[in-house]
Amino acid sequence: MSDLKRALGEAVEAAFAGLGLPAELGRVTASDRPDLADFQCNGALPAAKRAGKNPREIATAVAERLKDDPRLASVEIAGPGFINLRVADHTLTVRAGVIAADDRAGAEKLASPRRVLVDYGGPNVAKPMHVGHLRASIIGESVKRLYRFRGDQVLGDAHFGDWGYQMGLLIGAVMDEDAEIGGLVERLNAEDAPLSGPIPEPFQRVSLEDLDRLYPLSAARGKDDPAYRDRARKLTADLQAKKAGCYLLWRRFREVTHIALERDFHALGVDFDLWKGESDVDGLIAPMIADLDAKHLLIDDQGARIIRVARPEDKKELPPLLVVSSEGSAMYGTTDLATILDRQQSFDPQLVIYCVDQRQADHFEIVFRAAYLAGYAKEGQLEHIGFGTMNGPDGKPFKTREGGVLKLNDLIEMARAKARDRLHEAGLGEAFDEAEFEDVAGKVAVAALKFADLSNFRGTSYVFDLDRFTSFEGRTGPYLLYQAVRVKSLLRRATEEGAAAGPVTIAEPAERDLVLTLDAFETALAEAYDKKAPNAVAEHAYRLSQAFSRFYAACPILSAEPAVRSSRLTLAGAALKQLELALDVLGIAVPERM
RNA sequence: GCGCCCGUAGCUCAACCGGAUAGAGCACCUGCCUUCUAAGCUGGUGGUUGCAGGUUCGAGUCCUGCCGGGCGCGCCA
Repeated sequence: MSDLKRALGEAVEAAFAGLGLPAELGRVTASDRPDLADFQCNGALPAAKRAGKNPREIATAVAERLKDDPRLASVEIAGPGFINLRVADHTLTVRAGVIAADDRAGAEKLASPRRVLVDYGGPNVAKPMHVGHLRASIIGESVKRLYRFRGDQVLGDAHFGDWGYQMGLLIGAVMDEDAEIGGLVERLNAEDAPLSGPIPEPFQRVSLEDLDRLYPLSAARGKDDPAYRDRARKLTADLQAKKAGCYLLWRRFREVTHIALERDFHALGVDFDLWKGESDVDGLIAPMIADLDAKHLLIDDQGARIIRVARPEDKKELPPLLVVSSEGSAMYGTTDLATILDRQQSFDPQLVIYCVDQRQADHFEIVFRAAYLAGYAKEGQLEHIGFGTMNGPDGKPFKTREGGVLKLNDLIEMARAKARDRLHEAGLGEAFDEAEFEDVAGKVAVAALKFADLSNFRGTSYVFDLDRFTSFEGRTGPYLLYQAVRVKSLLRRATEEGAAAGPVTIAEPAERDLVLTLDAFETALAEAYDKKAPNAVAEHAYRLSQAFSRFYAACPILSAEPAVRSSRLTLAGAALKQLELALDVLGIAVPERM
């Protein structure tokens, strides 16, 4: 059984078609006027426009064909020609039963699943993640889960930044600081030592803190000290040539970075299927350049080799893709292009979604066009979904009080601390042992951060306000957790009292609204999927919580007579299941109690 | 200079191909706990959707111009 919107839509479409009108005009949507109807169809208006007829006449003719549908309690014409549908209670009863019995709580599966790769997160070796990575991680994770939940075969790839100039800078900086490491790098480089063995002990002294400290210093020096910069470039080239000293030290960089990244991502409930990085496509670059050359796409320009991607219809002049720099090195567009090739060869995705800051829109347009020209992907298979920035109270990209970049780990810790305070304020979790309390605080913190982010459309920027996000009142992550936990508590009590769920009967308006809201899950998922916009799911989760909360306030459950109690327990169970599924799509985990 | 995005209630944000009375939350006012977690629920105040035109039976939504803000525009990623 499909959702009511679609089922009724098919009936109305048939009615339109029966009148010789285009079926697609029969599209049904949730009513804008719940006081008048449950669902509505506006198709009579455009139909009348095309046919030069009175819309109310057409609406009446459509209504005539629908009036005997047993699923409908009423069909009415209103205003200029809106067709208002009210669903029979019996239909809602049946639909509620189906949702309650369904593991997916009423969500459909895609008729034709695709292979989809989501590229998100974008962490860099040796550069700690900061708030800028927060949105990429949160949105990308949700898009990945959404696509997977609807039935696509999905891989999430972190696409590590681990093969560029910053690696050479750091190798040099570490060598300068620690003479023993410096000597060892040079000796190993000369020795042609094995690359895959254990990392030499002196290299293991290098910590993430060292890299954090050295990176900004060396990056700054590289800018105005040509000799220093040239040496870093040389070391980058040595690394890319896999000289053992550089390579083994680089492996240590990757190792310490990876540990920290996994900690941060884990704390956020973000998981990758692939931890591929720029270095993984290194071997593909030379043959790719040969291939591009053979296809006559490369043009020599100012000492560099480029691919021109501008099109006559472009409104603005798009720069070319820089494939080989004038110094002979690969640029980030080069590795991005090679990555497209790599993915085509390994997974052959039908769609690749790049979840990266909106500011990179031009870059991706250029890379995508180059990939299409080279035949590494089909037009439209590559899609960049950009997002806005997370801003501070001043409306500018978020900074710490000192004006620096806030590390992601520190941000998560701030949110946790705030969550602990809120729990204490409310006198919650006092009976919990330390481990459970921390678990709940962590989940509240993540729910606060993620819901605040995902409830906005990804394309717009938003203002970061931790006090507001962690509030337990209103439209927040913690509110949603609270609602879910409240149902869990209720169901536990029901079990203790031996009360079982049973067939649904709809009597109260709050019950009716709850079932209609449950039915809207599929619509929300489909919209989020099509627009790559998780905020539609966030919106649904919030509406569902509200609908449940109204139901909970208006309809006593455990104290009701047995048949009513059974029905309401079924509704409560269905609401919980759907809420948890929706939150899971958002990447938000629910504790057992709080 | 060229291009992209944004401008909606005091604040933070929604708005399903162009449809009815532009919705939530916060804040403010108002009720509801001897009853399932009141972190909740009920009712209310609050709008010239930046401005000016245009298309349309109908515009927050589409088109043009302007004002204001953000971002991008070849060897960093």
